[in-house]
Amino acid sequence: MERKKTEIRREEIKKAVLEIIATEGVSKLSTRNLAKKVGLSEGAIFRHFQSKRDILLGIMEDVKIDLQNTLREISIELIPAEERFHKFLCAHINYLYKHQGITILLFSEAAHMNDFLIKEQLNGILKEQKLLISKIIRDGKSEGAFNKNLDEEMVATLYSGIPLSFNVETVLNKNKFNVKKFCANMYNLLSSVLK
Amino acid sequence: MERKKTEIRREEIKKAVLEIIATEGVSKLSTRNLAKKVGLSEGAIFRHFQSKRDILLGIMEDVKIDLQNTLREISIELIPAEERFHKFLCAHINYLYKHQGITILLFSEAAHMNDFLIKEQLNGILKEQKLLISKIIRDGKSEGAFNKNLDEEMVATLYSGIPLSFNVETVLNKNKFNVKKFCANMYNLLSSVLK
DNA sequence: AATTTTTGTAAATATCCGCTTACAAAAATA
DNA sequence: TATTTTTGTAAGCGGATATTTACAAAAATT
Repeated sequence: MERKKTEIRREEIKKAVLEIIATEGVSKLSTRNLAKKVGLSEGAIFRHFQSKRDILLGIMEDVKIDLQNTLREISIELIPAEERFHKFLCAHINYLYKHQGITILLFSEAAHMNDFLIKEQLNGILKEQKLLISKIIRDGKSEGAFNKNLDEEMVATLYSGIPLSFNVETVLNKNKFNVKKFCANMYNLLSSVLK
Repeated sequence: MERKKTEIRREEIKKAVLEIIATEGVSKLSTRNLAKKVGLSEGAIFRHFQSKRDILLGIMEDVKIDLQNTLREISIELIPAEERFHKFLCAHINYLYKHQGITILLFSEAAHMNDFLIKEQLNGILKEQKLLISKIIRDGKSEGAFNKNLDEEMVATLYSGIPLSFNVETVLNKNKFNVKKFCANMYNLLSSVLK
């Protein structure tokens, strides 16, 4: 029997979680089915994670490291605010597209398990995204590129709906979505809000 | 023991579902807890609905009748497209605020049970909302109030994110949300997209 | 008043869930 | 090579779930 180190198995398990959600739906995300997907016994899953909840938290940590770092970096790049906004949006959408299942997992499980830490984590992620967008808007204002009367908070709220409806559409329509087009079109629309 | 007609019990049960979700979370939505909330035995629940899934479908039917009819009517009112857009948005947000738990239920359960009919119903609801918005945009264009170059489909997608992020915020922050302000501010923002 | 239908209960059902335990063997370390 | 640590399995645990069954009594109908 082939054996692998914990760190590798942990990655395999987290990957399998997203795969199951994207292809079979959240209801099939049991430790039994997860074990089958990874090719291990159920007990082995609990060798690498203390609990199912811990797997979820691990995935949230990944989002924090991968997506949030990317977005944070974009938000302080030395390019015009307009360009930054565009890049930010595309990076965001791209990540969600590549990691299908992650939004459903986060929201569905955050709603399902009535778990304080998980809700807090999700809330933290969303709040930071809104803060970063607000910052870009503020920069755009002082650059003279954006309308000075804009309510940054509101723009950020409007923005935050985009990834959500993007996800709903991809899930419900299993769309062969043209991600680039979606992102470009949405940016065009938004740029008229900003100016 | 007081006895009531099926139609009344059905309403009580559906109401209890939303109450549980809004106050205790989706995880507490078991037939046991539901029966307790209504003040019946578990068996009685199944006297009035064939299955738990059927309760969900019943609630979706209510949304179709209450929310969708309201929105449909607003979309054809004989007032300027701008006003219609505003009214549409506010009615939409208001309904979701008054029926807290409904969005979580619809999305969370649609994601959870990988159920074709439920997904189709939800998809139908969202698609119609987008169609109605598209129609209002088109009317606004021919009235000369909206920018003729607008991509109606994209505006509708952008729009559809608003109720979603509204819900996420109310759920995650248990906000003492000022619904009217939210709606007015969001409309102001959007009207700059439209013109 | 007698009968049928509807609405209720209590208890049991099979199934699935996350997780633990007892044990084996591979891999790393000494 | 001998020992310890890590990674695996098989089986089973208690508990929760949606749903069913057998039966009682209220309400409606005759």
